[in-house]
Amino acid sequence: MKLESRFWMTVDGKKVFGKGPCILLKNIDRLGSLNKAAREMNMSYSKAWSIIHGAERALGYALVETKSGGLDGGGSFLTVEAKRLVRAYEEFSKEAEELVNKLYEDYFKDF
Amino acid sequence: MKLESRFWMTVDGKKVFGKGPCILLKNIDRLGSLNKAAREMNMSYSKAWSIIHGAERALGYALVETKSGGLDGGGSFLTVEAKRLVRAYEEFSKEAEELVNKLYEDYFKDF
DNA sequence: TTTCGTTGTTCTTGTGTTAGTATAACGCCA
DNA sequence: TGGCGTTATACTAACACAAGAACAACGAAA
Repeated sequence: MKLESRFWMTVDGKKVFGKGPCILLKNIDRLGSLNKAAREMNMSYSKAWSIIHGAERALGYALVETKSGGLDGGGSFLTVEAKRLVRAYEEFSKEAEELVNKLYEDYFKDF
Repeated sequence: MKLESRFWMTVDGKKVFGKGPCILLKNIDRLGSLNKAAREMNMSYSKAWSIIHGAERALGYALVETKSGGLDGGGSFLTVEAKRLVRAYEEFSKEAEELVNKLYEDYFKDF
């Protein structure tokens, strides 16, 4: 029996940012392309696109800069705000998970 | 911008118990009836039933005792194991939420 | 000017989940 | 015995969500 946890940010009840968008952003950063990131994650392009732009609308600022055209077709790149957000969320959720897992051990050690 | 968190227990990846089943069990305990609890939560009886029995199957022990027939039609009542589980989960998740919210303030105070 | 792989956008299709319905069994009481 | 409000279970309809297709725009290079 194992604990799993999830953390996400909301603005008046609406989901704004969480694990899924965070992973997607990291993959976009690594691959330089929303298309490639979506394919690697077995996610449709349109789904990936709507995740990113839904988060942008909710947050009120851009997470990716895009470029279309050119030899390589273009690509997507994280804004500095997105990089900061990803870093903060990752560090936070890592530590939160550890904390919560310790607490779980305390409360459920004799279950 | 507010943090929301969710915690649930799993057995080899499968969800076993979490917030939803916990609330449902509390309502069953309070109302003495799965039917009444489901109606109060705007949930179909069949959905409520499958939540409870799915959790029982995954956990390997009974969470509710049921009685059908009689003047009042019967009802559902929590087993001692269910009461213990609900209490542990509630205390755990309350403290976990507080901890995680404090941590969130630290990491996101200047966002 | 053509080719290419992106982004951006809309629409249709399929799938999985949930609600809702139907039906039987139960047991106390009038 | 008949009525009632439960539990228990199966089946069907409706809805939400995701996949995927389709198509235009873009811009660098051949």
